[in-house]
Amino acid sequence: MQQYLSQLNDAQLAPTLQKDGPMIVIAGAGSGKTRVLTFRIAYLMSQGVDPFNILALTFTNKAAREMKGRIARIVGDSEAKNLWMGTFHSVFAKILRIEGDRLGYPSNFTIYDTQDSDRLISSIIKELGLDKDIYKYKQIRSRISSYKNSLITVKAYFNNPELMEADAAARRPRMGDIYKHYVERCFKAGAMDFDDLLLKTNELLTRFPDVLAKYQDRFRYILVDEYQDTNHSQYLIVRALADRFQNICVVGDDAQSIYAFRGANISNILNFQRDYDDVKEFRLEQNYRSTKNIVNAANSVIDKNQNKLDKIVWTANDEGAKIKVNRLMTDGDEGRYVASTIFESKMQNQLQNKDFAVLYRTNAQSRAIEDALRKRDIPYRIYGGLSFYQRKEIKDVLSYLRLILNPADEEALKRVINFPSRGIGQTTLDRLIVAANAYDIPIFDVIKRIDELDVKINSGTRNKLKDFVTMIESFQVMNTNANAFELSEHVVKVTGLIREFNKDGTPEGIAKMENIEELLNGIKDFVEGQKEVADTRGALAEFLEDVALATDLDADKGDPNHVALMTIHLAKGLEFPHVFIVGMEEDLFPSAMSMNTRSELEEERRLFYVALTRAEKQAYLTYTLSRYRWGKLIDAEPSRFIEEIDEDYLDIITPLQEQRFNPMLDASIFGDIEPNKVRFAKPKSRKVEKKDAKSKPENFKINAPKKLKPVSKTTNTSANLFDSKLTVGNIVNHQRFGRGEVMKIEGAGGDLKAEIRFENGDLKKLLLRFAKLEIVG
DNA sequence: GCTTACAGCGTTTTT
DNA sequence: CGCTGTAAGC
Repeated sequence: MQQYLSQLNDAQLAPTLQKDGPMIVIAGAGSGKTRVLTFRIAYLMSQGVDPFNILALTFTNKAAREMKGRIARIVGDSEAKNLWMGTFHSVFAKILRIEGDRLGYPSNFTIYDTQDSDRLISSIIKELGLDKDIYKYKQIRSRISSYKNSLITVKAYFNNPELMEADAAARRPRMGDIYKHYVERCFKAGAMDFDDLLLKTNELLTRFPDVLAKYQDRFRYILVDEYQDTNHSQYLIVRALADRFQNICVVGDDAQSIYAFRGANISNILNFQRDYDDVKEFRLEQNYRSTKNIVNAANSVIDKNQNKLDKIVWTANDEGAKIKVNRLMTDGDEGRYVASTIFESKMQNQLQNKDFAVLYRTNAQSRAIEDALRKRDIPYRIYGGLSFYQRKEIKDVLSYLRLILNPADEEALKRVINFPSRGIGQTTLDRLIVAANAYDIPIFDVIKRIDELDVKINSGTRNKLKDFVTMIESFQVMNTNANAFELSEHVVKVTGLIREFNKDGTPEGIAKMENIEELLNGIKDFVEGQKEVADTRGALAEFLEDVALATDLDADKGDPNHVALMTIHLAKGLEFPHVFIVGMEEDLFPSAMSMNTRSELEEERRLFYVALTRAEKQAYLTYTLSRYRWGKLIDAEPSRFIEEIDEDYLDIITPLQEQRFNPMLDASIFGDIEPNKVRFAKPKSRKVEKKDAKSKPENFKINAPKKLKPVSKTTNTSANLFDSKLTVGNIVNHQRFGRGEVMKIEGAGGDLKAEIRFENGDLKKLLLRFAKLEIVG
């Protein structure tokens, strides 16, 4: 242990060796807080603390895994295994599986994801006959979420006139009714949403003193990472559990609090001292990650915030290069700038792809970057966005699996009862829902008991319904002796999902097939990994839980040497030698939605602080003059955050657009700009009138190439210009569909698609990677 | 009850 | 632009 501790500096050593009592570590960016947490846990264990008695709550499962791995290297695998470590959601989901029956939940309850919640809420709005334009399901969901995170139950809601008035004032007087129905329906379905995992844990600990005592006794040492991002519900759980032994260690950085939008309460960290007696406070202020330039630049930005703890982050590292600031014409140029800079920097400085990250405010920005990197053959990976498990075909498979474990799961049932189609339509489903509500039983039970209940459904449909139930029940039988992989493979075949996606040669269908295959492989890996566990039947349940709480950061697939693309939120806690922060524009970053109040703007600023401090050696900031949003070109102006950086740390490059990124010379830009769209865009839809003068010469420029190259009628000419000999107008022969004419070509590289009108009239999109096409004319 | 066409809408950020 | 939900036609 001693040799490990010698790796720490004095500031890090102090909290590491602080064994008992409440303590807070204020850790600046890059100051080695993960290291402190890791060593502190190892130290506790070396002092005789049983790992079973240590609970460490992290922000992502990946962080937990990595930390566990590092601890294992110090104290050994078998000991580290026994630590309770994970996100709030995953740790308390496990506890709820054990104790949830006290609250009336089955141990195999489903975890509803956001999409499930949305669908249920939409369904309830419809059933209540409310206007969906006033009751927007997304807004409703976020209201419900914030109630739950503040521990406002349905009962509490109806006891609180202020809340009801607020909702009534927002023209949503039935908000409480929707909330009530939503909660009841989730409960009946044996389902918890993300917020329930915390809310129900609180309920459990409050209502059952013996359960509270049990877990207080178990978790004698509690550590919470990223404490600044805990919400009220999480805060209460920690307080309750730590109450007996008071061995609570929280680590965080108020300057990096970026999750207020999902209920995180920055005052949890600001007020920690008030919550416990004799709190020991530690500060980690030396940054080991970044150059002086980056640290100082970040400091100069965060200095503009009023609401913060005093803290001086400094570094002994080199001065380093200044932050490069670059202006580009469009988001397409921005992507190309990023790609070519990475390309050149790799050459000049002997760097690898994985030394680079591109960070952005919104997921939608990834596309332009992605296109540019692909054209340059630079391997990249997009983190976040639509995660693998949220894709339609994957959710379909998962829904069957969910239904096997928990037939009451209403959202899973609605999803697959008629997919692949088996003649059970909307009308039938609506009647089933009405009956399920009337009899207060799950839809699955309505179908099972359909002959004894009063439901208006004809006998043909009844049989189809019964067949469906019989099929699911046969899967349930199989689940008692087959492993999760065998079962899933069987389900995919028997339900006809494979056939459904395989029936045509469309690129979508093929991609879906591949995804399902990948899912099955994932399940197989999971089962293999569980071989040592005696009871493999549990594998399916565990797999589904992992999936429900997985973040996209988790999957480490493919070539690890890639450029990382992700939102700034997702980048928290990570570091890269070279970081591009793109889209540094007003209304985008800071977001237009976050400029109404000081606190919102301060959160955006903290987000920028997080982004900057991800960089070790070099940071790049880019902004554009115009950018595609909603398919239209919108004028943009530079973000105020650029000006907020002390200019001593900046290297402001105003690129010579005429030379390097002149649209007239760069043929590949045609497809991106779409001259017609710009010229005929409705004036009303343009962003105010500002800078109308500027946009005119732009129109000029992009009109010019149109004359030179009148071919560019297709939406993405770049693809066929560079990547394929197939062009629009070609007559091709497909072995299955016969002769057809190429109408359109889109995508690039492996995703290159052709839209082909076949002689039978069918218009199909085919992935050229797979389609066997013969050019005949 | 199913398939197709198109209207309308949206983008903050995520466990 | 791309997705979702609804309307129309079979």
